[in-house]
Amino acid sequence: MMAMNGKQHFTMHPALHPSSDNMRRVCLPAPQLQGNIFSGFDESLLARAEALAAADIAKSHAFKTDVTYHTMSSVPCTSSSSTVPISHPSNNIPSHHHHHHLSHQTLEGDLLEHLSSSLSVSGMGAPTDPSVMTTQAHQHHLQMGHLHQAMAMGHPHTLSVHNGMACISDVESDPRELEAFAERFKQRRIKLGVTQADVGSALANLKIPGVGSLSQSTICRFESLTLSHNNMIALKPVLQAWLEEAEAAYREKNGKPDLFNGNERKRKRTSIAAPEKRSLEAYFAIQPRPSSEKIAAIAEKLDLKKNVVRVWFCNQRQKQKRMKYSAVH
DNA sequence: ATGCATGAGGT
DNA sequence: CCTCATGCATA
Repeated sequence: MMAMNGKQHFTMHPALHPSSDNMRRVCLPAPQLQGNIFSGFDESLLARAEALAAADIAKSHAFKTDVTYHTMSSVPCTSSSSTVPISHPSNNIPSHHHHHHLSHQTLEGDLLEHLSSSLSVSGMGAPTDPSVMTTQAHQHHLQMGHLHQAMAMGHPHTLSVHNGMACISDVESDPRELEAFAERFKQRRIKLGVTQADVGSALANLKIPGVGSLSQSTICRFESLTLSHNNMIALKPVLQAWLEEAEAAYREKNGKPDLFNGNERKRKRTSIAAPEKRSLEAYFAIQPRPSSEKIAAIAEKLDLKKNVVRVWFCNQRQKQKRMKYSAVH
């Protein structure tokens, strides 16, 4: 039945995200870059981005893939009630002919303008480095989902007593601890013969106030540390609780938790073609938070819906903040 | 394992 | 419109 191992044989490991810069907004004042070379740096970046964008667009504009169907097609028959390893045999890429088109000029102008203004505004003292821009230290409210209350109650805390440090508000488990736990968790989970999806749904059986079930995605991300630091910290106690119960039950030879429902929903996922994606990445490197207008311009250039582009930037920003590469250890 | 999306809560 | 936590669909 549902006894898949959480470890798949897939050799997934793409080159990881494009712009892998670190963000350590936790405590330490990061070593800033020099303002001398940055102007040249910006220019090359810009040039590269636009070159990339231009090339990519030119290449892909012919068949323009706006696969943005947001439709919900109800599945007639109750789809797989158990975990079926569905395989997608063919996902073809449309043939591409190259085709030159005229490009709009506004975008380049805007980007240039942006850069210039950055320079003027920051003067020479505050280099606006495109890759390491940490200007958002005003996010103090942890607006966690339904989990915060549950853990706010009675939890021990792994606190670290480091007086002298100028850490803002890190009171609980440090990255190392989380990393260790995540790994332990995964290993023991596998030993129990439970999948990530199983854990997710079993969570609801714990009946912890404010804690419901989670998806396989989230469990997976927890194990791979691809969640935000806060998210990791919020989830840890819950998963720890589950692990303990599960192991206790295991010893007693109890069956695994129940509850499995058949879903019937199909929502299509937009797929942004590689060339467009590369363009977006190039733009992102220059301006991670484009204005509405710029987003619109980019969307038009790439022939994507504005919303798709906006969401893409949002997701990209979120990625940048994920644990794995941002921890200061 | 990850890409694109939704929704809640804040500006 | 953003950030964040999360999830469905899919590679």
